[in-house]
Amino acid sequence: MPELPEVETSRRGITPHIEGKIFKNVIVRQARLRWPVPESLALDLPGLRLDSIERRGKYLLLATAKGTLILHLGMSGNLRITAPEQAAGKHDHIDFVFADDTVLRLNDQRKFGAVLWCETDTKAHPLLANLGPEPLSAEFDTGYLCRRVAGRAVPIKSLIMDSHIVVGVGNIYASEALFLASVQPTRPAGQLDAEECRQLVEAIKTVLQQAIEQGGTTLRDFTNADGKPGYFKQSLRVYGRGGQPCLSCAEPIQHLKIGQRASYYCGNCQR
DNA sequence: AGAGGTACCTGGCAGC
DNA sequence: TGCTGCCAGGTACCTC
Repeated sequence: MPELPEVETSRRGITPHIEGKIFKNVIVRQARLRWPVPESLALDLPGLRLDSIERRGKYLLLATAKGTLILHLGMSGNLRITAPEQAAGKHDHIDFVFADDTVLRLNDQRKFGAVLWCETDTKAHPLLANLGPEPLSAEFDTGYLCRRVAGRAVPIKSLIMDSHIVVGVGNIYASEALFLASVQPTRPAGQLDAEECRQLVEAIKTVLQQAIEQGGTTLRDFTNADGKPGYFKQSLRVYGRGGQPCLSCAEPIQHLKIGQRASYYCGNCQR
């Protein structure tokens, strides 16, 4: 489900409901997520104040004075604000209950998500230490991408989806950004010239920013903290439109696999 | 170091 | 109706 815009939408949705509140308890119904949910959570969290909710790539960082809760939503994860009297449904794996009985509930059908506890500097955490820059930051610019594509033979789509290059660009927005930049997803990354890198950087920023503004993309089941879907789906230009006419030139949109992931592009508009 | 494939898990859908 | 196979928004980890 969630790429950067969906995670950011979740972050913005849950923050006003829980920031500054005190953890009361944690209910773990399913500890077998991507990695086992630490058993110590039930001991560590109660009594701690949730100081801030930050995002790094697709990770959410819930900071307290004693440590940081690291959340990842995987492919199908979802966070909702609810109340204890709302019975947990299928795949509602974890409840974080606050002192005022606000509940932050993690639902994750496919269990690719993660809940971890980090008592040291999160920047040094193995999952976070080697991540690439934030796509919406100034650090992610033409010069940076030019340096990272140099000598690389992988398809450009695979490269921009690599979180060690740049975080947050998932399968939907990779196809969309490449369309905006008029670059074919199959192109070996090292073949892009500086102008193409510039256009791609700009396209990634544009697509992600627009998706955030529209509350993310809901294909099947993504909802924000209030249970509402995102509205970016209607803005998708190529993703999921295989065989349909390109919105720019009316040629049929191509559909193929790149690195085992569904990819969509216009063979006429993208070079 | 880079490239490519596999694994984790559940459920919806197409095709037979 | 029921079975099989394929597909899905992510990414760590393995081998070559």
